[in-house]
Amino acid sequence: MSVRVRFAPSPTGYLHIGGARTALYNYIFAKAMKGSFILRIDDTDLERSKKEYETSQMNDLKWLGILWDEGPDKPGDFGPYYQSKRLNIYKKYADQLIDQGLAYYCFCSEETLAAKKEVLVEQKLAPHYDGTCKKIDPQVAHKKVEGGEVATIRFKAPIKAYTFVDKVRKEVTFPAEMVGDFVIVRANGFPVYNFCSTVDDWLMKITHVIRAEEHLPNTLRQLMIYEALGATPPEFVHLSLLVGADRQKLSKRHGATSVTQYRDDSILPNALVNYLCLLGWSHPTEKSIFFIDEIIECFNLDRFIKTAAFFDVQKLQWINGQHLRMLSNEDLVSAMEQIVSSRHGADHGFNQQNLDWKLICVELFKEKIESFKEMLPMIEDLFSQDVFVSADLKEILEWESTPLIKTYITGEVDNLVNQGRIFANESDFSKWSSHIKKELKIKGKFLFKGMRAILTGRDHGADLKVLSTLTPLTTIQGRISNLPG
RNA sequence: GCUCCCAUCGUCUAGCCUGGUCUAGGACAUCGCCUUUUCACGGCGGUAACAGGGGUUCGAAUCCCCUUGGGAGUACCA
Repeated sequence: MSVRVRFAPSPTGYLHIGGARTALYNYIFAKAMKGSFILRIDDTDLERSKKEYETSQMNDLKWLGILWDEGPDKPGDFGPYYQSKRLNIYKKYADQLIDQGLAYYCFCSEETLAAKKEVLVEQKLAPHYDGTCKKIDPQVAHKKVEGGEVATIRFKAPIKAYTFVDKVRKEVTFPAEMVGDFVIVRANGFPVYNFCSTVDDWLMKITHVIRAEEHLPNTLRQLMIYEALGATPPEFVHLSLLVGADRQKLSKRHGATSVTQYRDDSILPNALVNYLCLLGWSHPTEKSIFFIDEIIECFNLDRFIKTAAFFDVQKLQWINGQHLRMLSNEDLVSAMEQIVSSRHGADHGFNQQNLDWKLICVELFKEKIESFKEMLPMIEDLFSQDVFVSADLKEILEWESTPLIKTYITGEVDNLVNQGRIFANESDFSKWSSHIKKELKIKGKFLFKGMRAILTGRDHGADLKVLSTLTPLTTIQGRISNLPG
């Protein structure tokens, strides 16, 4: 039997990094087993589901390279892939369970239920439904419903213990009477997660349910439903949780938790995938930088660990830096063109230069950064006449030698500008430094730091020789005039 | 409260199933050095962990029990 797995997000928010990780492992497992990865939209929560979120989640999955074989926009043999379009299916099986005496209509109002629960909680008893409506004759109940009375459908939870084998946690046993009769169809006719998800997983022939650990307790209810349906449950793989700094389940209050935010922050999809793979799962050879295809080749369900993992942005950044350095300069140029344009418009100085200039520029800066975003200020700086008077810069400017360099460079730069030159080239730079060395007798740090201070108005930065040839001469003139003293 | 799950450096983890090779390995972060006449990258090195207590055993990070701590669930959310 070929492997079929699914990712079933509910469109009630943007794609969460925890969700992305779950989707990723499902995808990788499907590919590793040459099976199918199915995307199903679990949109049975009418109030909270939004089309906007659905679209956004699908886009983020695609951006990460997590592509589905069957899904809302990719018909397969088991559609439709929206739960909201499968209502008749759930109705059929709910009715079947009622006919078989495995479920019953419940006419209790939410207020009644809340009151009953309160009493039980006060008595420190498990707040299970008391079974009032279970006693109603099915014929009578049926008539009431036909007569228009509002009812939910409750599942008769068998009183016995359930044991199943989780791929990560091994054998897990839920004792008898852990849950009471639970609702499977709401009063508004919409089914509840545990019911429709089980029906769908069964009908869609899902072989492995890979999901977050928070669903572990749900497995009990689902096991009961599989049993009632006469279906064989799939294999379960409960992934450890992603937690924040306080070790609690990662949520919005922990800061950036949606894929979209990292995407906007110019994190590379390959880097995010790489990092996500390493949270709760480890590479057989402890490799830490890789691409998704390499994981598909060596993926193994046995390498999950049970402990919750903290999402460490610092490590993500480092991984991003590693992936960034594997990019070609051409890739970097087009990425930076986009970023610069979206920030400053297409006519920014960077975008006006030729390709050679741009290639040299990204080559110069790429070693210094971990994400595209960090290159933006460096590029902006190239065209900025502002100077940064740090304590170090101040000291450099106070050296006896520096004013000599300033006078000389000023003359040289003015000269080139008068000749109509836009940039200096490397031989200009060589000429300047050898002049300062030989004629002005300035050497060592006085030479290089002094030149940097005058040419850039900064005490540190990228390789000066290259940097000088990338900076417009007029910018250099501006900086010199902005220098104090 | 009840049920379930979890417990190795600050963080992510290897090792655990199939006890000895673990004076516990790697990576991020951090610190130091080298490289770079700056910064970064890179290289080298340092600091840093088996939650506690009982067993079992010749021997336990590894197996068992208890304690403690943490987490999740306990919905007509998913």
